[in-house]
Amino acid sequence: MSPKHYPNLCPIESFLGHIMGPWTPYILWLLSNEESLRFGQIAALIPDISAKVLTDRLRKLEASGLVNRDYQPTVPPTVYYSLTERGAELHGVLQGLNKVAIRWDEEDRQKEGDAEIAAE
Amino acid sequence: MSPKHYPNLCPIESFLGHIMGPWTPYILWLLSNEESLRFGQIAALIPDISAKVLTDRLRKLEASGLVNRDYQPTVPPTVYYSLTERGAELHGVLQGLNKVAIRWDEEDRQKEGDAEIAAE
DNA sequence: GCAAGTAGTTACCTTATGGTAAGTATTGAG
DNA sequence: CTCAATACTTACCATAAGGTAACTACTTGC
Repeated sequence: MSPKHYPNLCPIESFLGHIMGPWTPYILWLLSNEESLRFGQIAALIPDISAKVLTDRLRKLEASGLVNRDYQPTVPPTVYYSLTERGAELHGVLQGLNKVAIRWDEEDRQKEGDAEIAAE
Repeated sequence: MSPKHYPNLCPIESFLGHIMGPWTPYILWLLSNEESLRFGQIAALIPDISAKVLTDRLRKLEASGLVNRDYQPTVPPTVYYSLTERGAELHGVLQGLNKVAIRWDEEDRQKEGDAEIAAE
């Protein structure tokens, strides 16, 4: 997934490069439902993520221009993350993905249900 | 990206799990523009991909139910790949991504152009 | 008997990624 | 003088992913 090997043949692909990777879409989803979230709040909402990976994801999203980082030098410091305008634009696209993903999930569950009934 | 660590909190994320990874969106894009393509044809359209990775991607797409594999035991054998119905449904979603990706690209190029002019 | 042509497979190596655990900075409270 | 709280860093390790190159199978044509 290094930039070197990641081909630019396809705009979709370079685009997905910014939002894919474990946890990233979920982070965007959480941020799209709140004005802003602090580092610790995001960490609490994603129990299995480590501070290292969460930091990495937020830095990459910031570098991609999708997320704002607002550092307040209080003691202890607080850092607020929020979506940029571009990040907010993603919401529509993500909802499209969500719709398809959920529909397919339901179809699959339906089929599993049918299979179980047939097996009885 | 192992299934163990890849969280299921987010439908979008499990959905993206099927289509992300280097080359995968581009393969889907190519297939969505043709009735079917042989292995060698896809390889020729993506010069930098290795046979190993292409095989891997096609197998995973097949396992996800997005791509059909049609093996013809001719000599030498020919294998036709095409989108399944579900794979074809992706086309709309991919176009949505494509639209945003291209728009942002253009906006960025515009900004770069402005910066160059300002620097003169 | 040997090369050609298709669609892979296999072995091996290198790099990238993610996980865990511990450490850092700051300062007010006890 | 030490702890607590927040938001990270850093060091180290294990696994996964990708790259390259060589090899396979099968039959036709020379």
